[in-house]
Amino acid sequence: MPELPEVEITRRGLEPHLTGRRVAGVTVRNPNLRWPVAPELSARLPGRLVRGVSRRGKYLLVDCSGGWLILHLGMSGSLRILPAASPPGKHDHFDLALDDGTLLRLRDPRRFGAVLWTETDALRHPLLAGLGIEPLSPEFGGDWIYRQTRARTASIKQVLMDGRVVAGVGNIYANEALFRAGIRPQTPARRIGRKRYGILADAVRETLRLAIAAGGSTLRDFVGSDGAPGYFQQQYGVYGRAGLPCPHCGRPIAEVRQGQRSTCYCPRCQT
DNA sequence: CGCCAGGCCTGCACGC
DNA sequence: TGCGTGCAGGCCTGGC
Repeated sequence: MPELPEVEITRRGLEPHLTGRRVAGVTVRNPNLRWPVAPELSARLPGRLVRGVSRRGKYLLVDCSGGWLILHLGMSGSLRILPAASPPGKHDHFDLALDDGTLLRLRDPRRFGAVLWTETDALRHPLLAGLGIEPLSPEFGGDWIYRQTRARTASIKQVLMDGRVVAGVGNIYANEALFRAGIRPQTPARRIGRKRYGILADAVRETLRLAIAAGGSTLRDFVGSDGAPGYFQQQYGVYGRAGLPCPHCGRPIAEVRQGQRSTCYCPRCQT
């Protein structure tokens, strides 16, 4: 579930609880996530000062003074701050105990998420090194996407979802941004010009900004670090709305598949 | 029961 | 031959 807005909501919620604290302990209840949780975590983390929490794409980076805890929420993960000794549920696979007695807890029913540890620069980790531009950074704009897409035969939606090009945009927000921009998702990326890419870049930024402001999207299991759901799904224009009227023109929203993912769009407003 | 779901790495096939 | 590119499979559980 979690795309960039949900990860950013999580980051903002965690930061004040983690920054300046020391790690008191680590509990791994089920190490079988996307990659096995490294056993050395339990030895390497306790005692470290948490300096801050940042985000790269959909990855959360916890700066642990000489090492980085890299967290990914996969499809169904969520992170919460809880009181000491909170009883774990069935899918609560990982806890970080802090020196004030609180817990950072990962819940992830599908276990597509990840808990990684590195003692070199987190941004050089193999999983992060190849990530594309941050869509909320000042460098991201129409010109940038235009230059990136000249040799791409893939559709614009698949390019938006390609983390090596743009980091953090997943299926929901790719659908929504293309609707906002009035661009048909199947359009070959190389056939879109500079001007339309300017509109698309603005649409991506605005879609992400609005989603963050709404606390992200809660479709089934996402909650923020305080347990609160997001409400952006109430503002969806097309995602999950196949057959329902387009909010602009009233015509039915269409659904197709692209790269084994569902694409929703308005055949009239998106050309 | 089958199918679907917010991610994304890996391996393979293809064309230049 | 090598590289960029583009597919499909796989990892899991839960809900309809």
